[in-house]
Amino acid sequence: MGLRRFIAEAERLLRSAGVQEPLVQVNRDPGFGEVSSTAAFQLAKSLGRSPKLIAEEIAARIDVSKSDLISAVEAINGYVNFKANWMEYSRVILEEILSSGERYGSSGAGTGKRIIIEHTSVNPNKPLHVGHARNVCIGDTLARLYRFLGYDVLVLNYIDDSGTQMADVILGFMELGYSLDPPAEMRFDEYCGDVVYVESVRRAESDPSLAEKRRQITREIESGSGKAFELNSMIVRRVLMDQLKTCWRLGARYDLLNMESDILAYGLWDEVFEKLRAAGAVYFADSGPKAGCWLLDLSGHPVLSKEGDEVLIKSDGTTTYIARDIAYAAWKLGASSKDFSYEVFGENPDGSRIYATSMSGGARIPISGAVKVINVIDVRQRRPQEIVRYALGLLGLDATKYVHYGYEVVALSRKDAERLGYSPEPSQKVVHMSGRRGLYIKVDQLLNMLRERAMKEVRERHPDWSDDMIFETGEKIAVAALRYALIRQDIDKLIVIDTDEIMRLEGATGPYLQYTYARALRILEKAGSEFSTAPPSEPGEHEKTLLRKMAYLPILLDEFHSSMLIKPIADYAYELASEFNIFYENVPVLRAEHGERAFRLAIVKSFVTVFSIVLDLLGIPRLDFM
RNA sequence: GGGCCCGUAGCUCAGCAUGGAUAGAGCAUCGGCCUUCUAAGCCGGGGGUCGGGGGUUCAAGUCCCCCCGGGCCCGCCA
Repeated sequence: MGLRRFIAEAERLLRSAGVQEPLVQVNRDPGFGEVSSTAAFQLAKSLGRSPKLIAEEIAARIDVSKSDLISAVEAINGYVNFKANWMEYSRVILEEILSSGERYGSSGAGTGKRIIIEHTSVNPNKPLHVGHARNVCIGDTLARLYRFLGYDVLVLNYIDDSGTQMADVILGFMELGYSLDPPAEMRFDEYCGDVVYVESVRRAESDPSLAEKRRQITREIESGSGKAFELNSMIVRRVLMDQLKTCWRLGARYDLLNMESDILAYGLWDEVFEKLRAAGAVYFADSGPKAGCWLLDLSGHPVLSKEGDEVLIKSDGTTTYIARDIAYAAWKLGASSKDFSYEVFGENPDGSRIYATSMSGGARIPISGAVKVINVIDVRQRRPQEIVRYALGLLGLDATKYVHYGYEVVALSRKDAERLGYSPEPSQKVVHMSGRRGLYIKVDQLLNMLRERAMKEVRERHPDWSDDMIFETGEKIAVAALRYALIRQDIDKLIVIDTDEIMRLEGATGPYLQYTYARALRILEKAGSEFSTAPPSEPGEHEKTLLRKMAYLPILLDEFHSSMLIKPIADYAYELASEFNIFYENVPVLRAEHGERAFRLAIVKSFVTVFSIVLDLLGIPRLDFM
């Protein structure tokens, strides 16, 4: 391991010089060497002497003559800096990359362990909007990363097929005369969400008789039989299939679709409720405003206790959403004696099967032994998710395994909201999307806009390309642009979608990454097979910078393993691409002399290896030509 | 009222978890570079009280406290 070996060697040298805590860090500014130790600052305190002198003493005691990677140790201002023997270090870096190939950077830390990731979970009554896309892209990227680390990753998509939002759509079909066939050129999910749902909500707001009909429909859906139930099942299936098309377009894949109606029917809740009672975690309210309800006792929670206990069973005997979520969460942790049976729902683009819960299906997919259960849900659900987590603890389960991966929502810029026909208040800087009001930008709509824009660029550059090739390239550029835009932002920051900004194809964007990849391929394509990991002479600065960046991937993935943050991976992808472009512009490869040429070709080949891995982890489609 | 999150260049944001050497990108702007591996690129210029104030420390954008501004959450909805 290149960088890891370098760090280990620096630590070994420091220990040999009598430093017990080496405190080695990778330098941001390599002018101070590859790595540095701040041990002298720490020692200065206990020894009562100047860090500068201590560092000099440490450096003087280190003998680098036996080290093959480290060429010099220097003490500057209290730091002990380690410089690389680049003749050897560059060879080690390149050989590690080329011998590891597509596994480079994976520690295999997850081998034999299962992680459950649930994402998307969009109500099956409407098309996905850009806010949902953030969820999908975050969840899918997490799944890709954990899979790369060796985990057995199971991707779940929770389908709430029985709430009021479904009744709204059914009301439209049963009472407002909407045909089940969408107008030409309109997908079924768009028809349900853009037309039927919005209109139905609007009408029910002003017409109490419609609101009453909707309540009847809700009850009938939940009863498990009848016309509304049958209609609902069919609509859920059709909308879900369309939603999945959008998700697949974004590059996501799924293993299990868990239907809320089945979760209810399987009776997970009854078992969990008994356990909560046995644990003394719930109680029945005899009087007060919550009389007749069963409540979760939150008095032991440091923060939630201030807001009162949580209703789990309403006075009419039905469960609240949070009760069902607690039962479902317990199931994910493998704490339920019950398990679903599944039937094949469809197939992911990669050929793997997607299963859906089913009362009659024959497939059994046991959920057990997950070391972590990740739930990608926006920050507005932070409180309810914390309640779920707390309840898991009360059930005696290991709640630390249950992770609410919260992310901030996506909102519209004033300009885009106005384009959609909304008039923002003067004080409104951003406008939140709303499915009920039809105020949103659909994922497919945005991807289509991006594709048109990209196709125009492709056509200008490649007038000889076929229409199919232009279309396919445009599509991949569109996906790259959107995925990267949604992932490079930190999860706790609101994204204000500005379609003009997102249409940009230059700078720190997905298309920039794709372009860099295609450029690198051209060099390899024109080269022969001769390459050498041994530099003929001390590598130049541009070569070193690129090598350093490539050497960092294993450390980066270790950091992901503990931080779970995907943004640093997105940043790394841009930095790596940027370093390659600088190398590309400044360092000739094909035109170089024999030894240089072979060494630089090894660098380019290694870059393509590393960059392919990173693009795949982010779900950025690779393009051989652009 | 209680809780959580955000505040760094004109704009969008990194850096904060594990404090370390002159605070980094992208966009925008100004100026360069295509007979040479794809210019969706590269090079350079200008642009900063890191929201404000205290504190801890050899060292604070990073840790602690207070304040200010903005967002979100607190339903017998989901």
